[in-house]
Amino acid sequence: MSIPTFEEIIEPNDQTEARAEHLEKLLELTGNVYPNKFVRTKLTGSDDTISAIKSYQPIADVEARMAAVRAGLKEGERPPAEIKDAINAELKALGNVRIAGRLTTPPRGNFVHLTDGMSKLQIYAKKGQFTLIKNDGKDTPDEENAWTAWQMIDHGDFVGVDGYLFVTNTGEVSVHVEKLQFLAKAMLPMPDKMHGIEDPEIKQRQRYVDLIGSSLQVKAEPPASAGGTNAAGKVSGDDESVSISTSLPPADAGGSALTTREVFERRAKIISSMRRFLEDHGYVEVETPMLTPKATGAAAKPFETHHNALDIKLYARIAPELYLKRLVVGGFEKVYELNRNFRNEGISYKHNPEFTMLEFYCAYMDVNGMMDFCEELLRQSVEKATGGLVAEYEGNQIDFGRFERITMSEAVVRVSEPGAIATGSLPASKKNPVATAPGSDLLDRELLERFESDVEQTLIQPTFIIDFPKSISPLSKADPMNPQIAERFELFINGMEVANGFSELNDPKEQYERFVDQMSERERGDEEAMVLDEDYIRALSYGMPPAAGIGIGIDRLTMLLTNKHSIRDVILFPHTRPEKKDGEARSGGEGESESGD
RNA sequence: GGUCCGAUAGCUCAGUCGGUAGAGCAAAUGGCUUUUAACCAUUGGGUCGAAGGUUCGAGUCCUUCUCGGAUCACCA
Repeated sequence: MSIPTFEEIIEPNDQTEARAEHLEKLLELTGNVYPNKFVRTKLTGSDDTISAIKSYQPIADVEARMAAVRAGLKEGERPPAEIKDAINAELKALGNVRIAGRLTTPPRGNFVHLTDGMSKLQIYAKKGQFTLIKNDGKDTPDEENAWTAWQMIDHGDFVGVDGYLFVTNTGEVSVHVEKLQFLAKAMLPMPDKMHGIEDPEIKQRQRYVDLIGSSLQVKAEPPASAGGTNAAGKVSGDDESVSISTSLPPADAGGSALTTREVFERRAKIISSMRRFLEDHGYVEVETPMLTPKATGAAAKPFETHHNALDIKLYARIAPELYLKRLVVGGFEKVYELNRNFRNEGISYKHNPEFTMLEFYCAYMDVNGMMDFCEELLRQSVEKATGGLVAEYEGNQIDFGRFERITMSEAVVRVSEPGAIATGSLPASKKNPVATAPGSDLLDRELLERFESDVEQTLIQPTFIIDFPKSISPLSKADPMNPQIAERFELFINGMEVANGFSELNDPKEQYERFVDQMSERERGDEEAMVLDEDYIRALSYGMPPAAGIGIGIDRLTMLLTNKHSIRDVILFPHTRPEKKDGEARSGGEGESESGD
């Protein structure tokens, strides 16, 4: 395979040629368009990102005052000069700012906006009133060529400016440029400023362009008051104990869809809020192997690989479950891992080959305690991420303030025609005392199938399905009142399984027998039946306290909280087929087809 | 893997009954220079996903293929 040329990679066109010409000219003027650093000021007391400056209180105040002044003006009328002059004097007294960012607008004219990826700040350059800072290592100022250089700016370039703050006739606080420095050139054209990138393939393969498009996109600024995302980053941990009431508007109510950037900001908030919550409750974060000699702890097909030095087969883990419980054996009473799992199965709107799962265990707790804790965890996380407890998802209002708990058999009966199911064929439960409990695998599987085909998609509001058949729950403890029922739940929201938890089986002998059953299922052709893990049996034999555990699908939860229909919209770089040019053969997999499996 | 939908300028999209390839944004040139999706004028930009077929003539109709999306089956 030949190495592609630079030109083959960037695919020149009239637009890249124009940029290349500008680059050449700028190299003459500045010596270099890729300097090593740019020091921003400390106006706001922290690193002066554009977001930090935009939310800096004195500046926000000025914009509010100008908005009030302009509200009293007629269409097209300019604000009185004396008010503007007074405000501008105040702004100038704050001192010069040094900011850096990417041009969000084409450069024609004196005004452009710079973005730090989140917020925008306008800069204003007037011929003869600023100098060009050469990137010669000495930051030599050049007055003569400053305007020429300004005209070489392209949409998407990174520049740094030094200047004073002022307010325009339209009330926008802007930076009057006094020094201009080029920080990086954009050789490729920017995405459409109104639409961003919409082609799902480019969005996913080239997430960087999608994110650029998202930051360039013109979007109504949230009201300057509180309520919007707190870009200042001054999360004070304490004021959050004043609980946000459920009377807040539902997340994103009536608002436009989140930009790509906002989706991933929100994902980060979900994850960090969960970490904080668990740590506040005494949980310890651990990391267990991603490459494992046995793929077990869940029912799924693994990815296989090979370790050369050891000459052994390894599997990308399908779940950290058995490792985490080994740690409970070892004395970690509360332990969690928030990381990736890998399953070599289909891809769909809710399945990606690698997905993020939060898994945690708590000693001395049972399945009911775990459901309570899970509710609390989700509630606080939803509030932190969206500002409310009600998330709008594809037209449904999902209320995280209320979780229902119903048994699997009850759920099946509910959606079935009266009399269609003889209650005797369903496992009994506390809530279903009339049912007898045959508990044979066949009936259990039938129940599960009916549940999956008829019930799952009807579970829109958060619902814990409880009382799973034991035969399909090889790692769960049985209900002490009913040996055919496992103390296990799955949480469903909008028809998707979001969490799965149970009272952990800690009797080594029984666990061994359950594995043996699974192995015989495997021999009968069930590829996903669980694999016996001898070392895990040995670990349990040292004694594991009673414990409950849970796995929460972070990607799916993020879908729900960002109103995204596809899991690929909440994963930065989801799996895609290898990129392929027209006419090329499918990249050489012939020799290693999967026909063997 | 099955079914359905899609691929046209750098981006977002029109393209009627088969008859010269279009718009907005982006780009270039000039003007303007406190604009708010800046504006005005001019210009350049296309292997219409690929290959084949029907036809005097194909972006448009047919076949095959590639890629993508939705959906069903499997799966969290």
